[in-house]
Amino acid sequence: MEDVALVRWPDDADRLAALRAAGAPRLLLVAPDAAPPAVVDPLEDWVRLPADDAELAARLATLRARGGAGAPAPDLDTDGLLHYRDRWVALSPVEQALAGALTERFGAVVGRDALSKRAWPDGTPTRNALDVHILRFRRRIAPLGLELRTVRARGYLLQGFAATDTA
Amino acid sequence: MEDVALVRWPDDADRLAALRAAGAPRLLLVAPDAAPPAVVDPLEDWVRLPADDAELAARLATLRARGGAGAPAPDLDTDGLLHYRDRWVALSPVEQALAGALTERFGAVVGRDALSKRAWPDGTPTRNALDVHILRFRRRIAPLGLELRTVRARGYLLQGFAATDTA
DNA sequence: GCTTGGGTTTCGCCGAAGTGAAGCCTGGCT
DNA sequence: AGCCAGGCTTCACTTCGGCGAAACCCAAGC
Repeated sequence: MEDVALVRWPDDADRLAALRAAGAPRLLLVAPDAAPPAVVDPLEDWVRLPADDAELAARLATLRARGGAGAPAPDLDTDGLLHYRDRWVALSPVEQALAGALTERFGAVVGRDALSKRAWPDGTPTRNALDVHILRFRRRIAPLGLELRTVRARGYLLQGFAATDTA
Repeated sequence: MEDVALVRWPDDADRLAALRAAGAPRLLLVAPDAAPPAVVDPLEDWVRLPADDAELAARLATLRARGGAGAPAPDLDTDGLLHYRDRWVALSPVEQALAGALTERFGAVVGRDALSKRAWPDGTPTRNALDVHILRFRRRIAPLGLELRTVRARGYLLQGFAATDTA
């Protein structure tokens, strides 16, 4: 995993420029007597030296979270395992079909019909069959930190927890 | 101009929740003995009390810059989802029609008749129908930090929170 | 052959959401 | 006072999705 770069300010100003250009997350360690830099980029932050350990850790965590927050799609491997953020679960055949369609369009709406067609290429059993598999799929992926949200009359949308609303 | 909210942490936790929901920029003033909060949102930052004036000013400037950064119009996608600042909600068909008209003229007044025509191309049900949908639309978009303001006898105007004129 | 167990499908019912119709409330204006 | 544009609630009705429970199917093992 890409980690946050630590940059002394104003000493390492050139390196900072490079990091900014590369869009890499970075934390400036500001010399005791230097003026705080003008920050706008969410991937940049700063602390004044000497820095408190807890503060340092907290700001690094923030930058890491922002840096990695680029919609990391779950991955369905050839063994029918669905991987997401260091964790995985085994899926049944029908669930694999659903997961395939949903991860390919991670974060976007996939119609019920598209899911049906994917799971049962030659004819859906009944309307409810999909419902039940959706239900179980939801429960199956919850431990991974994934949720399947319903968009009424449109379909379903796979996303990570809290990618949108609040409690 | 919208300004950055100052929130004592952890004392004003409820107010913080409201500000987060509204997508308003805020700076947490963290009590000397409290743990730093877990921040991800670029519109949120924190300083430990007692705070240095220069640090306070610098972080406020950062948040102002991020907060004011462009007034992006909400986006209604083809799935009937209304996106605004990293968040989204699903809209019902009638609401999609209203949202379409209102986002196309984001920040400007749209007449009731224009909205009616958009939602019901061949005839409005009753005069009252629009009122009800306006009401529901308001509640639906509030979590995104959007509000629909009335311009009496003229129509309605969609805007982000706190793009206010008077107090 | 029979059992067992996972996966799958059916059935049936419930709750949630979308939509309008009516009616009442309110605040501003004449 | 009375009018009028809106705001908001309540009710009825419909459609869509959620979900428990039980039946089914089929392959592996006894």
